[in-house]
Amino acid sequence: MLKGHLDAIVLAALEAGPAHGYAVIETIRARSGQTFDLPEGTIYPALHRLEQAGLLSSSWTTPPSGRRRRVYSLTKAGAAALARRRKDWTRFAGAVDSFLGGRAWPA
Amino acid sequence: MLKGHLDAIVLAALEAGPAHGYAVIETIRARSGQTFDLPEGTIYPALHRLEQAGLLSSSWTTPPSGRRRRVYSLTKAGAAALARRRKDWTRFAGAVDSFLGGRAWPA
DNA sequence: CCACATACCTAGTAATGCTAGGTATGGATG
DNA sequence: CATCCATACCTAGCATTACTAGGTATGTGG
Repeated sequence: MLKGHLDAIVLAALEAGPAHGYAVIETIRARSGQTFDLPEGTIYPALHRLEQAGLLSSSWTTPPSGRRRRVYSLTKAGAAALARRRKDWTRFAGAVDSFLGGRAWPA
Repeated sequence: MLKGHLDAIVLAALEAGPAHGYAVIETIRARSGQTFDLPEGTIYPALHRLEQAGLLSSSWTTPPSGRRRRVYSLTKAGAAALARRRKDWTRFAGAVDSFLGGRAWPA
């Protein structure tokens, strides 16, 4: 359960460049070392939500050989939101660590 | 938003010894460096939930001079659950860090 | 040809933290 | 002594959110 952090992760997954939904799922699975194996019912609504919020923009691609795909890319607002989320995460994780500890690192 | 991690934090706050609800709120606020300033409507239901689940036990104290308080303490199952949550958190935080990064620490 | 991976979607569910209200007592302040 | 605030407890209902469970369709490999 990534309650509350899914959006940040999706944005981060699109930071390297545009990608379609299914690819986002695989990127997240790979980059997290199989920890986050998210079902489609989690990702697709999240992508729609983020586009609705103006943090992503999408366009359909229909290559001559291949299936139709909806490709998402970060908007300017999306990049800004990601930066904010990064700071939030650092603060949040630091605070949780003060309870669940074992994760001290140098200033 | 601590969605999904609140229980672990409450359990951790009671790790040092029994405490009543209001004290738990203050402990959490202090230990988190004011990051988690939780309303009572968050903590009390959480304490009830955890007691219901057998992870906490409670008893009323009515000192001669003072207000009635409900004191909670970790049960054995609660301590075990906390240990599990600790491992989960480490794994989870590590995975999120692989996206939101900037937090590398020595093995 | 048939199974499977790819690729998209949505309605409904369950969990959960929070808002907003309520009650009551003790200590401090004027 | 009256008033206010901090302490201390509680709950009903709300909003968000990730997930379950279904559905559709196409390309590829056996």
